[in-house]
Amino acid sequence: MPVTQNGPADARTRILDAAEALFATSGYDATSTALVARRAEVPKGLIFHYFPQKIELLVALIEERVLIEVMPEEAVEAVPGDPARTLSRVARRFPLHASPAMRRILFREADTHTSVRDRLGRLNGEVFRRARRALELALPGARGDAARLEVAAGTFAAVLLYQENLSQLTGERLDPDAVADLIARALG
Amino acid sequence: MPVTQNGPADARTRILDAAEALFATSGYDATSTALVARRAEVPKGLIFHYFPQKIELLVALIEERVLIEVMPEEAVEAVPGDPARTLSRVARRFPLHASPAMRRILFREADTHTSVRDRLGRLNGEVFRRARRALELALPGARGDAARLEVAAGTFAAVLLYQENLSQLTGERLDPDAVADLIARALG
Amino acid sequence: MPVTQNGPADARTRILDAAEALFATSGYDATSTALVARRAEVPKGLIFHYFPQKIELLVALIEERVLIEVMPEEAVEAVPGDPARTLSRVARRFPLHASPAMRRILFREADTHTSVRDRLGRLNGEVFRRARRALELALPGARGDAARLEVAAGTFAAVLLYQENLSQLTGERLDPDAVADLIARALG
Amino acid sequence: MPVTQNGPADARTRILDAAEALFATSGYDATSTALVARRAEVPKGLIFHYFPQKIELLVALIEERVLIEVMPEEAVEAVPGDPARTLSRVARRFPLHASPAMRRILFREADTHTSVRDRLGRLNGEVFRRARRALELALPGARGDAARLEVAAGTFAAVLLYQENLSQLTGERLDPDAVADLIARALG
DNA sequence: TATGAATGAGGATTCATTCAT
DNA sequence: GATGAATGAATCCTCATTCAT
Repeated sequence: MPVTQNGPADARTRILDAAEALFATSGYDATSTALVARRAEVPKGLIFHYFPQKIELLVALIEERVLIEVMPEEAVEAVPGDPARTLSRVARRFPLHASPAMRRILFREADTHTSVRDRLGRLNGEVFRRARRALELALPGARGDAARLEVAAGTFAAVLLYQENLSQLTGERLDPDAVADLIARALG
Repeated sequence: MPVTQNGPADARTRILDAAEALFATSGYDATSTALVARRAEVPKGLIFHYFPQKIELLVALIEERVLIEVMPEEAVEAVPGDPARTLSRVARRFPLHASPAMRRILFREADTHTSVRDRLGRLNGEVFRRARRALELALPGARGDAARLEVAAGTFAAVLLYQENLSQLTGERLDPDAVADLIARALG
Repeated sequence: MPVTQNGPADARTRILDAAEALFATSGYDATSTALVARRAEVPKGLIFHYFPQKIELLVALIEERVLIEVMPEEAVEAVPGDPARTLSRVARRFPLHASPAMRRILFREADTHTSVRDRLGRLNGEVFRRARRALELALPGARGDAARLEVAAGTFAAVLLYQENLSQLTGERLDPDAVADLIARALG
Repeated sequence: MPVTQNGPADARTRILDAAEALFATSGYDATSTALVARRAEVPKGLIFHYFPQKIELLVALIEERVLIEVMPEEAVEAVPGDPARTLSRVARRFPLHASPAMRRILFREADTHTSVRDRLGRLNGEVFRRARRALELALPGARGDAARLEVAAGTFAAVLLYQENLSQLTGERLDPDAVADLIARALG
């Protein structure tokens, strides 16, 4: 993993940039390494210098460009007594740091590549965990039993995770804040 | 379009069966027509007799094996005053008739193939429409303004649509009835 | 060779019509029997009923639709003392009866199919023989020795045979009457 | 465009050599790229490294191996007062530099491939132009009006262009010098 | 005669990968 | 590191031909 940062962008970076764009548009299988090379403006052979197998391109992208922030349990913040604003905060601090292209890759290739699915699973787990923890902090005591809170966290996580896919399907957006508000009412 | 249903399934059906299974497992791009032929136990050439282009296999699968029931507005039923049971009904009458394999294909290939995305979009639209209409019927009058109802319907549709994908990621199930109950509380 | 002439055009005729048009446009090799069938509006199998091998389509076309009139030596007419009008007559009574499409096929496929080349060779021979005989009749006696007459006949035959190909290349026409006049002057 | 001329001929040259021989014998359509590879003793894939589409093999052959010398108007030479020897010279300085195999390809594929037809048309134009110019120089002044000269040039060009095709048909040769002599008499 | 499903060899082309330089 | 020619298996697809009905 050389981290030299010379010139306008070193070859390895250009290769990953190209792969990211192409995998996002056409999918991993439908993208040839030759096309990646052309787009990256590097000779075909060089790709295999950095990534001896094509699949390593995908793995490297996922590992280096899909960052999932793991927040320790105790760092999760909440607005006590206000589950709506609490969930809104969770939405705003979404633990996924990735370009729109990488998000598409993440969701698309998760279906067939285990390493990608693991990443996406971890993301989902993190979102779910944060939502639940935040709700526990916002609503201490008896109000809302544990099971309902679990369902609320799961629902919110599902919406956060898939809202982008949804809006690609229909064009309509599902506003996370509005969903936060809805769920808060259910727990209130 | 032969519809004969003789003996051990005619060739065209066997081809579609094979394609369905393989596309679901490995994805459309990663599945070769030769493999489909082998699995269907037909000669390679016959595939192109029925489906002159590989993509037509996918299109035929989607068109013939992903049925989306369109329910007329007036046929949507509700349990007046009980949004929870109303949404549960919506969940139970999910308008998608498709095998688990076809569901995977539907979600996976939607990302790159327009015709598939259209189908999935239509499904989402139908679920959303039903949920909203059912809620309107369950909660007539002033209770719950229109905007909130819209959000509720959208959230429920998102959960129904993506619960399968979610449970593949984490193993945990998000029970639609529990989500129905949650949303009902928010509107109650 | 069934000669039944029922309906608007029997199947065999329609097949040959289609083959003629397609072979002329794209060449024999580049034309599939399936395309011939589609254009003839007959089922694929029927072609092989009439023409068990694809090549027989070409052979039948040449045999049935490229008619070369063989004129007996004594029937060749001339305008005594006027070789120009004599050659013009030869040009007008060109012994090839074939559609423009068939002419293209004749010239194109002669290069690779012996039976077609034979036909074209026979045509050339006939034209040459007629030109020579006509010139002999037009110029009896000593004027113009035999060798020169031979060359004149050959030149005229070449022009008649290839004028179509020439005009396809450049758009310009080489008027046979003018060439007849030219050659007549040489012999005069 | 590697021009290295090392050892036993580089791969690209061997591929073109093989294609030339095979296209000439069987025609472009009837020659498979696999056969070209076998004859060139290169792996199948290498053909597509140099010529991404099969048609580019034909185009490259025409462009690189069919050279048509364009002679400037003022360079055309004539023997003043002797059109026969003048035309003989034109025949001897035929502007086509190509192997017999390439000549066959040129004539055969002109019928279906525009780029080839263009080349052949250019050749014909050049021959015609030279013949006309040479005759103008050989016969200055009033003798022979322009129209007749045009016909003479056209006739001579036709004979030069198609004499090879003719002799393949009948075995008999049409001697260009004899035709030159004939035409000269017509103009004399 | 007519029909179109069936067959499998062969076609052009793509592709990940290797390797000598 | 860099380069692009080389490799050959695999891919999608075409095709002449057969054959049961």
